[in-house]
Amino acid sequence: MISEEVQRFLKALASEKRQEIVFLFMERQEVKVNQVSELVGISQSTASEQLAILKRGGLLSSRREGKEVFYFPNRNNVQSLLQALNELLNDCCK
Amino acid sequence: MISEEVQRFLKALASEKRQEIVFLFMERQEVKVNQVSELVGISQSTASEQLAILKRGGLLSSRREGKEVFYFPNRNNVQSLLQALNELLNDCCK
DNA sequence: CCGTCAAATCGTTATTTAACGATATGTTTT
DNA sequence: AAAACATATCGTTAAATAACGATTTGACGG
Repeated sequence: MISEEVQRFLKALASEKRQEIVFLFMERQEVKVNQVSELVGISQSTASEQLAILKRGGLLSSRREGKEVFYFPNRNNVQSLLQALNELLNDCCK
Repeated sequence: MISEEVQRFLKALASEKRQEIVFLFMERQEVKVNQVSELVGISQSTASEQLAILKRGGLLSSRREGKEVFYFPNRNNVQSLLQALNELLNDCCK
């Protein structure tokens, strides 16, 4: 009915904690897992898990640098997911 | 952090059953609660509840006609919610 | 004003999701 | 190859969401 990709995108966006994480990128262009944990006030493991969900949802990418992993917005993908969502809703709701 | 409206919109869209409901409007312009119940394969009460969530999420409107209630897409609102979402993500992720 | 029918709300149970601490993996430094 | 550190994964518990049947509300027709 709706692609797995867009599905995961929507689910990723539906949580307030994850939105909070996403909005960290208004002020910085990348963050380490530990930073997210501190800035958002969740444990290291939870931060890692929520970042993984955002990544699978196509919102973020990551790169490893030594023992640290930096997450950053997957801008092109967000663009195209939004486009896809727009088109889906076009067909039924606008 | 993010408006209640957009919040409810995102949560409304995050469920597969509700997506199924939304996509009913590709083929028809309005549906009664009972129809949703039959077409999607859920009980009357569940249909009513899910439609209410979609309505609170700004995706649908309804009108009563006698004892029946018709739900239909709130097209203008969907338009502007998508716009809002676009702008939000603009500021952090694209 | 009753009966009937559609939809909404309620109370409960089951499923899903979130969060945590503990443990494992992977990378660098010694 | 062991220590040290960051992140990921696991196993569990708590919280949120979905679904149902039963009941209530609201609208119409007798």
